[in-house]
This record gives sequence, C-alpha cells and structure tokens, in this order.
Amino acid sequence: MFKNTSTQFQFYYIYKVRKTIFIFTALVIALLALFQLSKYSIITGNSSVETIIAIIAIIFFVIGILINRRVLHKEKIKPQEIDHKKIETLGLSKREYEVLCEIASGLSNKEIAEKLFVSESTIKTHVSNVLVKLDAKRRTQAIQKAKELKIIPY
Amino acid sequence: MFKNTSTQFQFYYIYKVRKTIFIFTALVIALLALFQLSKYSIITGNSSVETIIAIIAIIFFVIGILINRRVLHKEKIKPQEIDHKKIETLGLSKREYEVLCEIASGLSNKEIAEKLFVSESTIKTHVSNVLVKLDAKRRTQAIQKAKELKIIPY
DNA sequence: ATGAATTTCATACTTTAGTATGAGTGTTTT
DNA sequence: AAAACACTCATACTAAAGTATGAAATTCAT
Repeated sequence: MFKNTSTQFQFYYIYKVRKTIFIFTALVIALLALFQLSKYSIITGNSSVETIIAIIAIIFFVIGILINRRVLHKEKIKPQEIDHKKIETLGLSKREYEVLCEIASGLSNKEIAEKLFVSESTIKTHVSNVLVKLDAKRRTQAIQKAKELKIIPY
Repeated sequence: MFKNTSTQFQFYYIYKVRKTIFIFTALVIALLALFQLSKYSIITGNSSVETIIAIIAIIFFVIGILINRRVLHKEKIKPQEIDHKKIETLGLSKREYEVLCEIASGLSNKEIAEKLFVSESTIKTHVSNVLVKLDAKRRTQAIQKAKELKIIPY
C-alpha cells in the first residue's frame, strides 16, 4: 500500500525548486537594476543618496514580505497532510487504518462493520490491533495519538 | 461563564500594538543609522556605493522576512481559536465544557474524575449532558462535532 | 431572598468497548 | 510448498460507557 507517494513528492519538490529559482533570479535582476539607477543618479546629481537608499530599502523590505507570505502559505497547508511513512512504520495494515479513520469520524463498531460490510467481531479485532500499535488504551486516545502522529486529517 | 474573555482580548490587543510600535521604531532607528554609515563611507571613500546599497538591501530584506514570519505565525494560530459564542448557544456549562475537553484529550471517565477531583458518576452525568447538547451518540462523535463547531482546539 | 441553574453524587440498569483465544481463508514471500 | 502475513469470524469474558431517576448543596441574578 501507499506505493505511489514517492513519485508525488518528487513532482512537488521540482515545482517548489523551480519557483525558488525564479524568485531569486528576479531578485538578482532587481538588485543590478537598482545599482545602475543609483550610479546614474549620483552622476547626474539630481537625487540625494538618502532617497535612493530609502527606496532600495523599501523595495527589498516589500520583496522580503512577499516571498515569505508565499513560503508560509505552503507551510500552512502542509501540516494537514497525512504521514504515510509513519503509518507503515507503525505497522498499521490497510484495513486497520481504514477502521482508525472511521473511529475518528465518530462511528461505533457496529456502524463501522455495516459500512465496511464485515461483522462487528472483525471490527473489534481491528480496533484491538490499532490500540496496541498506537499504544492507546481507548479509541478516544487513539484518535488523539493519530492526530499527533499526523496519520489522520483534522 | 466566560465573562473575562473581553478583558483578555483587550490585553492581547494592547500587547500586539506595543510590539508593532517597537518593531517600527527599531526599523526607523536602523534606517537612520544606515544613512549615517553610508555618508561616512562616501566621505572617507573607502567602500564603494554598491556595497553599501547591497548591505542595506539585504538587511531590509531580512527584516521584511522576520516581520512577516511573526505576523503570519499569529494568523496561523488564530483559526484554531475556539468559538466561545457557540459554546454559550449550545448551552454548555463551564464544567460540561471542561469534561468535553478532557474527553477529546483521550481520557476515560475515571481519569477525568481523578483530574477534576470529583466522583466518576458526576463525570457520567456531565458526559450525558454534553452528548445531548452536542446531539451525539458517543463520545467519539462528540469530539468530531466539537471540532466541526470549533469549540475545541485541534 | 427566592427561583433558576449548576454542580455534585448515588444506585440500578443497558449498551458498547475492549481482551483473549482460536481458527479458517486467502495472498505473498522465500 | 511452507512460512508469514492480512483479513475474516466466533465465543466468552471483563471493563468501560452511557441512561434514567432522584436528590442535595451551591451559585447567581432579579
């Protein structure tokens, strides 16, 4: 299970790196442009050095804010993603993970059994295994731990 | 219940405004200091104008990033804030809400009773009331509903 | 100060949750 | 083919969870 996650991560990484390269290139170009502007201004003597420095400072201040807003926006969405690797390291099987998700949505064993078309005793077995693997005493504690481990969505 | 929330918000607001004022004051001072440095450098002629501009650009770029990180960090926490108004409209009492929070953290009735220094039967009464008020059949469903209603933190 | 709401507790009961054990059926790996 | 694993199911049991009812003490606002 969860075999196609690695390729997904690769594509995401390439996309992220490309954008970073683009932003830094734009930054360097802007810096060079400002150098030229400042040299011209000093030669002509029309504007004071203070004004130029102030403009540069403001521009880079704004650039810093804008870049950070984009980066942190991605980080904001990220923590809601589930950690497939942790599910595997915990030894949770596909069916056990399914049951865990249904527990978190507030269903009883009987309701889970009906939803997955199996007997209630089967669900009880799965629940017991989930509790052992998550080191939890109750299903409510399992929900809490699963959320801490980021293996179920909020 | 929850009568001192408005005063708490006031203090939080004052704290926030103070910090913003402090940051902007620091920014202005830094700007003025850089002006003086640049003037001195130009007079002595030791460093080139490009270097000074580059330093200023980098400094303000970093300042922009740092400020934004703090602002967005607060926004990040905000959506996790609990809706006190909804708690009141649901008719949840102070104690019932306390019990609800302990349920969400994965504790059993017995453990909650020990933590709040009351008997287990008292907790059972509270839990029953919480289930009715949240229209839930089980405590796991109560957790799920409470999170949807944003009356408990994630 | 009186009525309303909250908090507390108990007892008796039903239902659900969880454990332990064993076992049958597939699937995959060695 | 045999071992290992995942999924299924059952039975019997213990432990929690949840309901219903009643009641006493406390808090709080009008």
